[in-house]
Amino acid sequence: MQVRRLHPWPSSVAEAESIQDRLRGHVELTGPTEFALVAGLDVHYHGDDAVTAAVVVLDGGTLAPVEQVVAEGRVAFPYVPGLFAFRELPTLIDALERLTVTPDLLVCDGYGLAHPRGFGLACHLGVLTGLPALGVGKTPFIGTHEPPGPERGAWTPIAHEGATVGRALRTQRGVKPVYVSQGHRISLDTATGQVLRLAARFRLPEPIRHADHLARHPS
DNA sequence: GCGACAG
DNA sequence: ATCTTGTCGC
Repeated sequence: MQVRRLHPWPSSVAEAESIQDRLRGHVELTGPTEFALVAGLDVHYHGDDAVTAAVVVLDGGTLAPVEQVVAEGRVAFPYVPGLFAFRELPTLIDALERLTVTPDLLVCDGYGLAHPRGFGLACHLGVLTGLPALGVGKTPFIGTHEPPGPERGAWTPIAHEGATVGRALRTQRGVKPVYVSQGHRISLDTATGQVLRLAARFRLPEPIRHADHLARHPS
């Protein structure tokens, strides 16, 4: 599939932040509610600055694997909270461009709207591809929230500066919640429903687990 | 003001 | 992210 280059690569924190501030205006918060093909994305770090990006496409109904690709690259930016996306974006884009099918939903490892400037990795990937995208975080980042109830499916809103930017979602009984936020072309209800459905067996959604495994053990 | 801060 | 043992639960 094709990915759009909507901006030059930033060479400073200020440039990176201004790119986020500009692209934020392109995010759409409504979209489809069903997805024929869902893709999970993840990056594995090794050595000083080497990264392996993996994208795994699953059948949206059966969750059977349809296609998987990996790309090797280098960390493209220093780690700065809020600018995390710039580290792995180039390698993730390389991997996406090797896909022979176009997914209908990107399930990203990180945040979307629940981000200091409202433009996390999931928003960035969504806008560059034009595809619906959502973010799944494993630890709280911004905003405040109450712990959700212990049962699978329980959730509480994540509030930040007077707005709801995501949800803490319990995907398995008695297991730490995950943090769901919108990336692009998806509602918060749909994002929550998809993550819950894709995480029927484990804490993390199946596409992210597959991508994580592939990035660690490239075939 | 200072520290903490997705992966 | 990654460096790492043992322990608990399914």
